[in-house]
Amino acid sequence: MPRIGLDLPNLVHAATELADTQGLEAVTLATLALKLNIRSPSLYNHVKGLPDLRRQLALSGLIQMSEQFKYALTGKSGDDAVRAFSYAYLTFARAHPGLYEAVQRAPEPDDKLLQKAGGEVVQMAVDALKGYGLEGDEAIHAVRGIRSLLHGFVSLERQGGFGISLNLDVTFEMLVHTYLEGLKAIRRKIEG
Amino acid sequence: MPRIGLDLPNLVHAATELADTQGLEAVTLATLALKLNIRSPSLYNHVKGLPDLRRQLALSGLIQMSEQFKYALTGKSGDDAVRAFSYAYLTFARAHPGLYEAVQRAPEPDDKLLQKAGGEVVQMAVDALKGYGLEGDEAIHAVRGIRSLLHGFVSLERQGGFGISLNLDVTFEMLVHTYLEGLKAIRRKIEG
DNA sequence: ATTATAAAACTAATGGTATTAGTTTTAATC
DNA sequence: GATTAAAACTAATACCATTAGTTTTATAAT
Repeated sequence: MPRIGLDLPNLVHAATELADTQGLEAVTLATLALKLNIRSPSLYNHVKGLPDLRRQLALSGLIQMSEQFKYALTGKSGDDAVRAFSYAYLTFARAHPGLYEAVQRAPEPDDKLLQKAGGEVVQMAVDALKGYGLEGDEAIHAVRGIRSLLHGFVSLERQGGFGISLNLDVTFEMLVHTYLEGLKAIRRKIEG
Repeated sequence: MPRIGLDLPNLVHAATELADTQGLEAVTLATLALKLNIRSPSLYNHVKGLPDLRRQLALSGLIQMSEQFKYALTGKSGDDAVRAFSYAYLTFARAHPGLYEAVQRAPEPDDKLLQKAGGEVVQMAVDALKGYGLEGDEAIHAVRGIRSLLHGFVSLERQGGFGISLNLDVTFEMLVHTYLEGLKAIRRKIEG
């Protein structure tokens, strides 16, 4: 019996385009309604409001990240796996700056769906560092570490935080390589 | 002949308190005017508008960072210097989350004052890595690296991106240590 | 084909925001 | 004590999210 008009996926898709081309700040109910040729109150038939729209963007971003990281990791192990994960991370953040930003600003601790989607992305990082000889707490610290440097680089690059003169891909390559060499060096020290 | 009322430093101080206690989003002309017991249009006697207020916050944050980093670095060199810089960075970000956020969102490429203040902070990172045997481009990449991991950690920690179970200070310590060990390991390889 | 239904669109209205224009107040100087 | 200019004010505008209530319309059942 229902009438079919817009659906949530289309709406999120349009919002994603806005976010990725003009920044997350540009995603308002007003601009989204304009893009979709409807009046902004009509959007409330699909989302609860602006915060809910932002949440949907974050969720969509996390799901896409999971898919792409899983694809990048298949068949890889050791250094190759970490490198593949790192480049997939960088590639996603560059291709979807608005979506990436939406993912960062979704810290609702009691949102189970969001927590689960985020957990799956983190699990990819854990998988990438598997077979590095890290156990227990050490593995958790190492995963936090790789996440920190990836997010930090991507975030500084996006906001133009680095000077322009020197190739950024080389910096990224060196950063990941240095961290991995550090992990290996520390393991050598411990194992004697 | 002028009449003396509010001045810019007081205004920025009040805005900083708002930002650090309630988040940068909470810094609006309305809330700031409320805190200062004036009407919001009166704020236009001191700042050009909300974007200008945010810029003043960013500028103030960068200046404070410079001062604190310089103090932390005096008399230190080698690993000690990098560690001191890193902890000063972490300490500032934890003490002034709103100000730190304001600094991140100030990417006006043609703002010379802001550029200069940011450049001074970056110079502190360069100084911290002095005497690490890095030359030319390699030094620039290494500085970008340490900035990435510091910002990434601080950013993820602030937004609750890490699970709660494991001590974050230990993660931070390990992250910096791993990166430094990586730099040393790579140098050993090159020098044979 | 007609009709009933319920989702999805709409209009109208409210309250909050930044911002501008123009006026009044007031502290410091002469 | 008069002058002055900054700093406060009020009033008004435009844009935003949001709510309430109404109308439209594609679907599903008759």
